[in-house]
Amino acid sequence: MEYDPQQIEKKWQERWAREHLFETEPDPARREYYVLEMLPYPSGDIHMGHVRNYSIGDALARYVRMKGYNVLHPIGWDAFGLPAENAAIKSGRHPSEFTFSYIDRMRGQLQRLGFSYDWRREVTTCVAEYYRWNQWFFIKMFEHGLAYRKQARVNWCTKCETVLANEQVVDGCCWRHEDTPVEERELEQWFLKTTAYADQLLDDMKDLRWPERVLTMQRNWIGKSVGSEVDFDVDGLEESIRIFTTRIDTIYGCTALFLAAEHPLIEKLIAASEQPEELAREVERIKASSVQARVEVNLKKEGAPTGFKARNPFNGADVPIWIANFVLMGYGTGAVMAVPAHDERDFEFCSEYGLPIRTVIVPENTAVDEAAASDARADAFTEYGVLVNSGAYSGLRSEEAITRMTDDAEKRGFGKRKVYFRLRDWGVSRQRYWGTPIPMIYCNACGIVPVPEQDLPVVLPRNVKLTGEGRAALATVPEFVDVKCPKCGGPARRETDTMDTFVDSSWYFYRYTDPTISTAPFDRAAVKYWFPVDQYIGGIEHAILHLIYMRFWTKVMRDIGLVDFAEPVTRLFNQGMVIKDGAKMSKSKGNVVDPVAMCARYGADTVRLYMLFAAPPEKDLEWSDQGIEGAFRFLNRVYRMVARYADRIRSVSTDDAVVANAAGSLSPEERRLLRKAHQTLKHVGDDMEERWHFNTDVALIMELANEIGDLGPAIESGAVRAEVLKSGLDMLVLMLALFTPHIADELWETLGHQTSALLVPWPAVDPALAAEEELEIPVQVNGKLRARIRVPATASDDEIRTLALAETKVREFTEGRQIAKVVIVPKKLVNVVVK
RNA sequence: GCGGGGGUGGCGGAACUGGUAGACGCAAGGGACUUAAAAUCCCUUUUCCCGCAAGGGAAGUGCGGGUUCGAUUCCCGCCCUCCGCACCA
Repeated sequence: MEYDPQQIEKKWQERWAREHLFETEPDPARREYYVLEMLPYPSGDIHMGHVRNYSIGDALARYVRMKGYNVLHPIGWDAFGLPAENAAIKSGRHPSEFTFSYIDRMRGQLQRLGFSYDWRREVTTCVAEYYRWNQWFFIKMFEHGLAYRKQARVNWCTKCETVLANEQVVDGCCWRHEDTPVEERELEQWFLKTTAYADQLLDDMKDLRWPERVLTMQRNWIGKSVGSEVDFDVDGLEESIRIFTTRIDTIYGCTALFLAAEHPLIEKLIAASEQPEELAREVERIKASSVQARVEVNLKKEGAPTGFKARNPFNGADVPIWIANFVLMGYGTGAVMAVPAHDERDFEFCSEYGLPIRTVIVPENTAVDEAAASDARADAFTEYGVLVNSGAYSGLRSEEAITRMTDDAEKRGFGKRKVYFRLRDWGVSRQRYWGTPIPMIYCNACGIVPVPEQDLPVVLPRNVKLTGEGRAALATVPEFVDVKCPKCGGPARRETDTMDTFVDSSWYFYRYTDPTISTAPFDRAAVKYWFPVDQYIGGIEHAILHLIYMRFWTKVMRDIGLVDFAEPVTRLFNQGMVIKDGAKMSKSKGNVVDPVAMCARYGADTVRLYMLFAAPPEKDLEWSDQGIEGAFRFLNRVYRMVARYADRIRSVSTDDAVVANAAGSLSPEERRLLRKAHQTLKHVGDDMEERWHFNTDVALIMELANEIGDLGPAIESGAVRAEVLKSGLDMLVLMLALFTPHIADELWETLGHQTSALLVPWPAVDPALAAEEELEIPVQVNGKLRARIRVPATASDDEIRTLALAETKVREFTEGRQIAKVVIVPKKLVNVVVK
């Protein structure tokens, strides 16, 4: 009988569906486990990256299911977004046509791969039943002051023709168009107040069992910096300049103040200046370069003196006020004190423009006299040290000085503690069509008015001419735009921007718990049962986009009383990319391997097995045509092996094997088989719990299959009885069921069982059967392997020592030399140390 | 510059808390079966050296040191590489 994956996979997929095998409901009597994989964007076809992601998730879902958990394992569609809209603009068809036909196609492909999803729970983000809750959340946030509108300088992608969030700008370019530099535009936009949660987003990371690099990236992105603000009075004007510094301990070394070109005081300085034209010209020149360009490390530092001075409140020194191109209005106060001796940027700038340099920090253990004379320096000393030339603070260490000086500044009223974050509020307005309409109305009389809850959803109008140019497409639809104000009934206009699609994915996984509920975004009792997500699996590319928004969303939901936890996802796993010829698979590189074609050739089980076997799951996986052939050959071998013995074991009960064992009647070959089976079971089970080295699990299952194969003669001769063979094959098949579910169910049936392997409890390891009876112990002389001895597992260290020293090979190397000591690692190794 | 991964045969990769380096798979070579091929099965395969052979010896996990009876694993100093962040005051 030939292994025919097409026929087998069709048969079992139909049966699984008929028996509703993957459908789950909350059951308070059972432990729950929520396995979540990042939902796909319906782009047309699934790719190998999806297969890898979902094969990992499915193996876990099946394992926890066999371990007895009630498992939620859903999938859905991140269905709003630009690609569908762009395709629509090109073809003149509606984005929903593309989206829904792609969803149908991709659903079929995922089903072809046999993933154990509860398809009744499918969520599609572009349907009104879903996005109405985006709108509902938006209004809730508006009511809580967490959604607000402001004029802001925002990132604009000329290809997307829309605004981008800061998180969507990568190296100064659009995240979807890596060759398109982001422009800056002043626009009125909606923002969500992610900054209100900056501290929580940071602090709550300590409870997350997430990959360190993701946490690091998020930490960097949030960018907390603790420091002080200090006011410098401006000489001759009734103004002061507030600077932010993390190094107030260096303030006696301040020899200038630097202002950003956009600093609000600059207008006044120009007005009061003796040379207003010249100053204005300098300011304009710096403003002309974008913030993006000014953030470049290699940017040459430039600036100009304003002609004004400011007074250092600590020592009363007057320092010149300059404008400097590297100072950003968007961070801190837009003004910094220049301490060239202890800051590299200030050093570079002050050296360029001949501003004085004054040393006020020296490394600990430096003689103070020496320090006093060392104002001429080759570079900045930026580390903490001991203060010198700092009045009453001289002699203090930096840490202590920071505390004391900030306290004093507070007492004296010219400064205070201050924390700044790099994190900005999330700009969610998008000037595009294919997204959730923002449910806001502008009334000339009442101002901004949210759409009343009973009027939700604000349905995305279907008949819109899409050009992809200029402003929001919805603005061209009068029936949509013109409304009556919900408050006063007067004429009003709707908001025509739509929401960033990352809003959709910020809470979709809550909706899976009850995807059809129409009275709330989700059913609270169901969420209480299933949440938090036990394991989330997806690509690293969302480390600071989706994965930070999603955490923010949950915290907001907690604060408005929807959930009672702060973090939605306990464990996160990032799988590596699938690459070919050293590069990520992409149409433009022409190195795409189509999973559907691979399924047609080898079957889903082979594709999935290969995805798990070819590399550890967190590393990149290089596609190999020969590699997948190997996976296919292995499944063929297993299939033939089970088929060969099927007749003689089908009706045998494995209970007999247990009985035989208890009676101590196992033959050496039987012991060998059962030992290998139980050892493999132990390793695979342990590994599924934590380590997730699926590649080694598969390797061990292959070893077990090889072992059973090698026992062929013993099986034929009866030295391995049918019931023992069956016990081993049962375990082999149950382990395979995690990775290759179709062939496993087929073989499970062949072995005489009635149900799907998925419904079988994960077998228990019998430590007695897994234990070795005889150990092979390597014997080293001075750390070099010289012999191996075989000893009973029960042998004592003394017996092992005696045997080791008696070994001919060992004596050859110890003869005539003094044995200094004999190291014995119990059950592992002997090392004879000779002089 | 800062932070986080990596560097092991011809290739993908094993080696869990220091204890037989190279599991498993691929590729390659040889053999069996076959009229032949495919498929399948068996054997060999880190490098170098001695030996007709059985067998034996030496070196070996990016490089240089160190700790240890023993280091792919721990420590110090380098090199290379991938990823993230970066004039954030």
